[in-house]
Parts: sequence; structure tokens; C-alpha cells
Amino acid sequence: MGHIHSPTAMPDDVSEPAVCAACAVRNSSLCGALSSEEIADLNGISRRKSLRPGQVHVMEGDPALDFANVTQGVAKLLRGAEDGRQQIVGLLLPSDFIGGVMGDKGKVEPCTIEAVSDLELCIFPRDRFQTLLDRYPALERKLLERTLNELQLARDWMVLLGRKTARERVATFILHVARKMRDHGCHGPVGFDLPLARSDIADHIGLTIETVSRQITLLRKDGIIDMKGARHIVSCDMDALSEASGF
Amino acid sequence: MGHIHSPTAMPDDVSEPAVCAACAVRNSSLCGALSSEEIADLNGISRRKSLRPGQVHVMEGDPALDFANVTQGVAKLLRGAEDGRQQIVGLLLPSDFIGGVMGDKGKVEPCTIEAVSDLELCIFPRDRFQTLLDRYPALERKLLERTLNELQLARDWMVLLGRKTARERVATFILHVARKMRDHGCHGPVGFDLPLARSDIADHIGLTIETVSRQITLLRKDGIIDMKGARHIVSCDMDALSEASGF
DNA sequence: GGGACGATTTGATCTGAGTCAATTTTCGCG
DNA sequence: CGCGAAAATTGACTCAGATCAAATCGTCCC
Repeated sequence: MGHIHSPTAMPDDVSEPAVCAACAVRNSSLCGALSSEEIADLNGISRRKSLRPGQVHVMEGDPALDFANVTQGVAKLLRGAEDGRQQIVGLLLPSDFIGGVMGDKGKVEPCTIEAVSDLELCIFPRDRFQTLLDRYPALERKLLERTLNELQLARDWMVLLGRKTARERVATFILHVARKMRDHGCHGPVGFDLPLARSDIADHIGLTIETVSRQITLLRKDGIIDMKGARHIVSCDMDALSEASGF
Repeated sequence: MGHIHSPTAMPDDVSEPAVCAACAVRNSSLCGALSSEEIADLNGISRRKSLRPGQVHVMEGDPALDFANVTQGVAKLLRGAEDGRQQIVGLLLPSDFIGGVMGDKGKVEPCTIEAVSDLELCIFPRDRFQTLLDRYPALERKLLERTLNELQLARDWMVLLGRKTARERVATFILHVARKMRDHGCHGPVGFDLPLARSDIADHIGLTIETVSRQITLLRKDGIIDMKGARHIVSCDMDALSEASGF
């Protein structure tokens, strides 16, 4: 049924570009700001990129070449020193947007972005995307709202890193993940997996692997969380977690 | 020379509203995105607000009622717990913009904003300001750029709070202040004042008053900074500070 | 100038989290 | 199912920064 020149095999004619129409994050991502007609412009400049766990999408300090949407998988945003110390400053889940700098060419990426799981991105060249921001105010407004939201999250995390105890940090982290998973519909009736290994959790909440491990053990002993294996959370008492997370 | 009906005493007729024309941050603030004609709209909805040190402009959790520019003075953005622990998540200097939430009414302020020195604000009602954002894309673009910049700063601070030593934190703080003062032209040939007391510095960089004090003493002994009194920095070796600040 | 209160510095001691070093568990894979 | 490597846990000990407790400094006001 599809046209011979269709960019990808699609079930049928649709009122919006085939690729975007089939996109898992068509509505939950920034793209939700655009109508079916408008999104053709975006589709026209997008390309796909797949990464395996551990692969780096962009490196801190590299020239900033493009924006992107996460369509599948989990990535970490991190900043690091030469001596191995690193801080994970954000997690990227499906429908999250990547693009920390606006304006002229010559700007550089502020953070390294590394795939944690198999990762699928939908990439847009910087200059062309900025043109679209000019054309579609709703897109720019949504980007502003998301950026303000990120700022909010970053400041929450500053409180965690600056003032919380180890137990509070771990509880906060699990609470955040549990909520994100619920909101993204990523957890079945049998709970959900932690998206990060202990070493990444440690780098995210400003502790060491050992301390993270000890605190998780304590939360289990206290009956606040129930786990199967090291990564899978079977259930957690949200109220108790909230209580344990401080503030 | 001025007209009788001028809102404030102004030297002469000008092509833009008297109040904005006289504003110390007319060009360095968000308002710099607007032409002399356009800014009349902003001027029409603005009002002034003065606060003394320690007074609170908005409280974390209050309904978000307006946006504002800082025209004079220093304020701190903070989030806190009931038990007295608090984290300063940002500093506001002249020309900085206040407005952490977009969208519908009913949203609440994410942070408390408290004056550190005598503070002058130029305030805009939320809904009316948002209307102007719709009308002037350049204004919205500039707000987006500033917000991305804030996000960048917040993430830098996450690295500091999550991974830096006490010495590195204090050096980083002084370096930041020195740069801000330089950029804002706020320091004369005889150096500049630290905008915060020890207790606020401690709340900003996630340490205690005592540790901040000790580290400042050490930086002085190392000849990296030279001070007169507890608040005035006479000179500082920017390279050595940068070196000491890590990363 | 002097008194007084708050801010800062300094000192002594304590402690939560880090470090170093083994285990033990998990999990992919033949 | 069982092997092996990587990840996670656990234990013993250390240490950077917190806490508690005095001095000392600054500065505002009379």
C-alpha cells in the first residue's frame, strides 16, 4: 500500500510523515508541540542514530553539532575530571530532549552523553532545528518549559548533593526512578529495574559504590524496598521512601 | 526639561519610556532583547519593589504570581528543610531574571528568594508577561538562552557538590564571584567584596561555616588570595584559584 | 573612645562516609 | 547446568569534614 518512494516501509498512507507517525515518542516528546502537517518539517531534517551500552553520543567540549530526541533506551549526562572523578548530572529517558546550547556555531557541548542501555536517538542538525524554532513558537515554548523543568530538577539534585545523608540520597534516587518509571509506564505489575549500575548510581548521588550498596541493604532490611537480584525492584513503600528521602 | 506628567524625574524627552530608559540593567538584562519602541509594553506592566537584607521576595511553595528583573543588589535562591538544613541553589545579581515556572496559573514557586543586600526588583505579572513573550519572539529566545545558561551553571554546581573537596569548593566559589564581579564591572581597582557571609557561602557550597573559614584561611596562607577584613578581597591569583578549584 | 553583639576564626574531638581488601552474588554463555 | 568474569556486598580501618566549644575580630551605636 505504501508508496514506492516511502522512506521506510509503513503500513499505509498517513497524514503525517511515516517516520514520525510511527515514532514511539511522537506525542510525549517536544514533537508533541507540532501538528501532523507541521511535523513534516522536522521529519525532513531528522536522522536516526543507534548506540550500544557504553558508547558515547557526544563528548564534553566537542563542538555542539545537533539536537536530538531520545526515542528508546537510557543515557547518562555526565561531567568529569581527568582524574576519574565524575558526576552524573542527569538521566535521559525516552522522549527526553538533548540540546544544551542555543545560538551561534562554535559553542561546545557542556556534558558527555553516554548510552547506558541500547539507545535510539532522533537527531536534528543545529542550524536547521533553530530555524524551526523560529518558525514554530509552540515548539520553542515547549522547549523553554522543558528547560525550566530540567533546571528545577538540577536544583533538587543540588539539595541532595549538598545537604542530604547517604540514606536520604539513596532513598531519593529510588523514589525518583520509581516515579519516572510509573510516569513513563515502564514498570509492569512485577516492579521495575533500576536503570543504573551501582557505580553510576554512586556517580549520580555523590557517594561511593560501597556506600550505595550498604544503604540499599539497609533499606531492604527495613522493609522499605523489596528486591529480586541486584537490579530489580519488586515493590517499594512510596510513603516510607518519601519519609526516608528527607526534606 | 521633563514633562510634568513624567512618571519619574528624567533629564529630557527620550524615545523610550522614562523608567526603562533610566534602568541600570536596560541592556544587560532580558530587556536588551527589546527595541526602544517595544519596551514600552514592558514598561506598562512593570512595578518596582525594594527589599532590605533578609527580607523574602517569594517563598518556596507559594503560588507563582510574577516574573522580575533584579535591577540592584544581591539575592539568594534557596531550598530548605524544616530542620534548618538549607541549600542555596543560586545567586541573583543585577540584570538576572526571576521566573522559574511557565504556563498556567496554579504553579508554585520552586525556591525561596531572599535579599542578601538592599535589593531592587522590577516586577511583571505572570500572565501579562507571558503575553509579551508570545508577542516578542526575541524576548522568549533570550529567556531560553538564559535558562539554558542557568541549567549549565546548576550542573557545574552539581559537580562541585557531588565531587569536590572542601578546598576546591571554596576556591571555585571565590573564582565564580571574582568572574561575576569582573563581568558586571562591580569591582574597582581595590578588589571586591564577597557578596555572602560565611554561613551563606557554606549553604551554597555544601560545607559548614567552620570548614569554609578554615579553607579561606589556608588560601590566604598559600598567597592565592589577599584579603582585608573578612569580606573584602584585595586581590586573587586567578590562575592559582583555577588550579585549586579542580576539574 | 568604649561597650556589646554578631560574625569569624581557631582548637579539640567525633563520626559518617571513604578506602582498601576480601568474599559472594549475578548473569551471560557454551 | 556449570563456568567465569563482572558486579555487588561485606568487613576492617582511615580520614575529611562535622560538631562542639572557646577566643577574637568588626562594626555599629551611644
